Amino acid sequence: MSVRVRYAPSPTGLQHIGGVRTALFNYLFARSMGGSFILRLEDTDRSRSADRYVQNLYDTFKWLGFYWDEGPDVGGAFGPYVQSERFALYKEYAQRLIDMDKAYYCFCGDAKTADKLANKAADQADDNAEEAAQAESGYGYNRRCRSIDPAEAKRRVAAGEPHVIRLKIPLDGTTSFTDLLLGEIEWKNADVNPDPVLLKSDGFPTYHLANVVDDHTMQISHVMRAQEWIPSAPLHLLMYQAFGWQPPKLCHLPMVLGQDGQKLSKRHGATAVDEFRTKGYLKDALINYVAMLGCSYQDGRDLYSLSELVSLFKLEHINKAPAIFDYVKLEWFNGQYIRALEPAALAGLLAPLLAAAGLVQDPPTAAQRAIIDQATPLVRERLKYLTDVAEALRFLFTEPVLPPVAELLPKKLDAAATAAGLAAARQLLVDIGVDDHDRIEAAFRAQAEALGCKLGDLLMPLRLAVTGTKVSPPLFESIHVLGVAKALPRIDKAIAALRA
RNA sequence: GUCCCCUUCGUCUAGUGGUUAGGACACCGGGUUUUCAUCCCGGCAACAGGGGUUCGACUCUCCUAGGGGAUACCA
Repeated sequence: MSVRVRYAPSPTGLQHIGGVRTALFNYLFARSMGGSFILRLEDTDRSRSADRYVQNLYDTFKWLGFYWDEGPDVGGAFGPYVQSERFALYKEYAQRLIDMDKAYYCFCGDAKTADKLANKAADQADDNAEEAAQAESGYGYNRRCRSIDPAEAKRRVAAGEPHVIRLKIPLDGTTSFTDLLLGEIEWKNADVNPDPVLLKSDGFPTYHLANVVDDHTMQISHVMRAQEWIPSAPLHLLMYQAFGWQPPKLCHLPMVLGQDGQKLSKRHGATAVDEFRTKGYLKDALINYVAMLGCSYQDGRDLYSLSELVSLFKLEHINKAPAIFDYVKLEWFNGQYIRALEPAALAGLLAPLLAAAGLVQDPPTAAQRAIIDQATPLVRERLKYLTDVAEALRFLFTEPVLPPVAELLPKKLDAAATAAGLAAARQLLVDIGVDDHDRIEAAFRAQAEALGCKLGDLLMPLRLAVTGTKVSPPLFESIHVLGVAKALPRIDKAIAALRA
């Protein structure tokens, strides 16, 4: 039997870390087994689903570089892959369950409303206390309509009375399954969500129905999803049983939590993949990090490409315990991947960000392009995020603001001495230039010695004058990229300020 | 409340009865250095607790505790 797995998100929000992690594990499993990876859109919540989220999903995975073998955009033999386009199918299968007496019509209306009614009734007539207590604390549907005579129910439906279809969960007995990761899991049927809705009053299926019908009709072999789904597993199994179908193998993946140990959410920081992209993360870093959350790859390395992950992935190496998403460690991965990039490739990624910061044109002019190409090797090992480039290279494209005089002074040097040092440095730049790094550095060292100060005492004021900041790429190289001619006026300005 | 899952350094993890419990991030110290960063070296730091099983438990089992998840006409 061939491996067929799916990622089945509902387009009700931006693609986030948790979703991507589930998708990634499915993808790795499919690829490592030579199976198929399928995308299915679960848009059965018509009030929350939106096209822009579908678009975001495509954009996200295009950026990440995943692809699916079957899906709404690429087609496949088991389509359509959008649940709203399979509307009739679910209705038909729900009907089948009704006919087999595995499901029933329910006319209770909205559950909360029903509960309130139950409550009120209980207040008036004391004989309903138990049910009321249950309803009050929200422990699920009370199965009121389960006992309605089927013929009677059919009549009411025919008469146009609003209704839903609910699954008949057996009142006793147990349902068990072997989770590929967690092992044997057994539930008392009495503990399963009591008679969940399969078909909503709007005629759309709930997740439970659509999920089971689609996984079966699409011949999904393995369902890998987050552990938050464990409680609905017995419910799904009961449905497979009712239909007489062979269920897929189940594998519940550990959750991803935030720093505080709660389910990862916006308040923990970025969670939408979009945010990571615009903040200057590299997709390879993100994939690498996420792949290692709750999973290991056996050879003790830290850095893996997507194809290496595919070849090393093993279900047995997935962890059972939830993992905390560590932004700091992700940052380290990002730095690793930035440094691993060829300068030319990195420059290509940096240019749009400089443009976005308003420092160069979009696309950059040939002259700007040349500067970016020269400067890229200087910043490569200094970037934690691609977006750091704007601050790091700002001085190459705009005139920096000269810091206050007090900040120009090295320790132990006064304004006059600092000005003298700067003047000497200026002269060296004029005389020697910065084309020959070793020569200019040697000259500066000699000059510092002559002045009786440290090399840094000469360089820091110069750095501040030329770049406007205390932190910059190596100075001589920076001036080389900037051009001595452009640096001199900045130095003059600083000297003037020091002498004022 | 009820049900289910989980439990090795602060974090991600290796480990499948006998190990000085290993690595990575973070942190702390030191080195290289022109600031910052990179890089290199070193250090700190863990088997939740208690019963069993066993000659021997981080590894098997039970209980407790703690954490997480689920309890929708959302997925």
